[in-house]
Amino acid sequence: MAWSKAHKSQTREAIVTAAAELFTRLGYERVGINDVMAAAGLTRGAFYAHFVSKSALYAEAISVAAVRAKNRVLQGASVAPSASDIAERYLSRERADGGNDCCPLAFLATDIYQRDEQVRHAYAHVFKGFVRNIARADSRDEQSDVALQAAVLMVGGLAVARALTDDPMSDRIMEVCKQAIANLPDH
Amino acid sequence: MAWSKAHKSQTREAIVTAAAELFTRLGYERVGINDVMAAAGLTRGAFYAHFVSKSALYAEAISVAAVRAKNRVLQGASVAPSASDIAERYLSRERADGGNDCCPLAFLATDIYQRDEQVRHAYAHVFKGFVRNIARADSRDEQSDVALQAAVLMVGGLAVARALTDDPMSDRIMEVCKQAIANLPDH
DNA sequence: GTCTATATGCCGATAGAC
DNA sequence: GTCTATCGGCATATAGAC
Repeated sequence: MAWSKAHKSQTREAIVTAAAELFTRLGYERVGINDVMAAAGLTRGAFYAHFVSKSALYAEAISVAAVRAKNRVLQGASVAPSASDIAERYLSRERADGGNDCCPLAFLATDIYQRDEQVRHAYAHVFKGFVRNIARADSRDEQSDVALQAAVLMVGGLAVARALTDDPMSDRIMEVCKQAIANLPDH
Repeated sequence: MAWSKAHKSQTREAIVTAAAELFTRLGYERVGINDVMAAAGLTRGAFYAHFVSKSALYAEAISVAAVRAKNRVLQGASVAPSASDIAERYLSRERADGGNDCCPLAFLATDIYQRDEQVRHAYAHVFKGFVRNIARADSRDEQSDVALQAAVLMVGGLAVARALTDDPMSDRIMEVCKQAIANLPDH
């Protein structure tokens, strides 16, 4: 039935969306299947009608979280933002403290190594898309070293700033990372 | 008794050393008290004679792991290494894959936000020491923006390189981060 | 497809013998 | 101080009613 199929895919989407927010904000191990399903308005038992394992959900959630984070960063930005424009929006206190649509690249970085190949592949795919967007923002080659350096300064800067979130140095880190990106060659 | 005191502090040190290696390599949640005690040649029950909680051990382990990682990075380096010399040793495939004495700054970064104040404070303290050492290596002011940028490029670069460890881009990331550090102002 | 109930196992932390 | 045994809780995953 068409109706039933639509309903199932809608439910599935609600689960992934809830997972994207929870995993990114709290990390893989601190979020149970119960938490995800409750956030989606369901109970534990229904989970395995949609996903074969928690890990499979994680891989999908990383991709969805990345799309949501990208939309949030670019929301209200100029039509053709530069890499520095992106950094200005990406490296912000609001993002470091972690609202609902946070960047999985920065918030899950050190967790990925511990996961299975599917999850690591999803993370790598998202990272490459991030680098590509930065390269395009400055009309660079997609393999540009500078875009890669800017990506590390954004992801690393946000990750460290979040870890030091209750310390005055946290804001300074984000500021000097923006400067470093602005000072990269060919500007 | 002196003998008993010496024995206790020796045992305690063995626990912290084992914890430093295990936590840094596998993360906080993937390591149980059982694992730490077994690695130290003891059993679960003895743990609480030395520490009030797993979290308290974690805070101490982060500091010890940092000292061990520092010794490992500087081992065989020149007497007065520059920041670029440090980066050259810090950003290496061997380190990204994670031997026994890995850098807790890079490997635990995204986990710290989830922990209690004691743990976050230990991480912040280690990070500040790292920045100070980089600043001194290039005879800079300890509050130098450049030292902070170099620190983020090292920690962020290694963290991302490890996450992408089975991808060809992983090595490139470490190389371009070394270049970015070498190209920072005032060289 | 979703529910409740449960199998199975690991965790941090504690109690008490030695 | 270290051991064995255990408490209480929560995890992933599964079974079966509806």
